[in-house]
Amino acid sequence: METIIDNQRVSTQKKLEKMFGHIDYKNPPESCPVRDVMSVASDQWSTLILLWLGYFKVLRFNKLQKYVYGISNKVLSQRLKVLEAEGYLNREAYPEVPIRVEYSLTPFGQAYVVKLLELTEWMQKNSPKVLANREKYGLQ
Amino acid sequence: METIIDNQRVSTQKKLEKMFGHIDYKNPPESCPVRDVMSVASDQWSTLILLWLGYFKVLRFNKLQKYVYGISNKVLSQRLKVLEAEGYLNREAYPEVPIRVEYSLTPFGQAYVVKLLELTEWMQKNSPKVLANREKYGLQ
DNA sequence: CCGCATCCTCTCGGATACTG
DNA sequence: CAGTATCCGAGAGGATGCGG
Repeated sequence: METIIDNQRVSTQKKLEKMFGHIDYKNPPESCPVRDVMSVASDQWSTLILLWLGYFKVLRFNKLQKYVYGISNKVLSQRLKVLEAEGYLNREAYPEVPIRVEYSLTPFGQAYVVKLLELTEWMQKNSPKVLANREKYGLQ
Repeated sequence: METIIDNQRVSTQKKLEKMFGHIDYKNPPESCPVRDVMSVASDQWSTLILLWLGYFKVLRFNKLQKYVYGISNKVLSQRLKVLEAEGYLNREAYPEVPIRVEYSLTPFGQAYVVKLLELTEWMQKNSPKVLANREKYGLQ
């Protein structure tokens, strides 16, 4: 048990080393891969879109907008375009009248959702702790 | 091999079921736990602060601002306040002259960084794929 | 039905100056 | 050193109307 925790601690440190060890704050890299590629992960809307697509496999524009409630059609189409361009999802348009467009995850997107979900699940499990702390601090 | 992938697929679906299965988009919950608690995860600055603290264990305000390069002192202090209030980090002030303040992760914050790092690492590993896709789409 | 274009608001966050 | 206070600009994003 001790060794497992210890191993985890060590491997975590190694990952951090690999990620940050080479960065010199006096000469910050103008483009940071972590910040760049994590931009999708750091976007609430993109996260929700991907998770809902993971759940339903296939969704049309209007359905998606209903499930990701609160998102405007403008923002939804923006996010979909980026997510498609970065390889997370497929866009399939059927030239019917009226037109039908279906969105679904690519294998890459599915793999990402698996990873994302581990974090989200952990968050959900620990959310009571966060909420309790917030109250103790009188935050809201 | 097939069964491992299959098991993973099934467990992913179960997680999604648990997370979204109860949501009716006609009566969207006014407060969504996923969106609420994920707000820290969806913030680029908070993510970087936590990762750097994971790397260095203890950092003072000015050092932190240097490593999380580009962040203003205003935003840094805002984020630190929230992260402290939600239980991710400790703030220790030493009444010297000039004052010294040290920030470090709580055990909870450490556990979170372990999870966060798995995602970040995956992202970093797969960033070439994302970048390649972007180019193919002529995005930047 | 699927979006794009427009307008317009409003918040976030950067810059700077200042205090315990 | 560790922030707070204030001002201000850019840009994200909501609402709406229209077109393919």
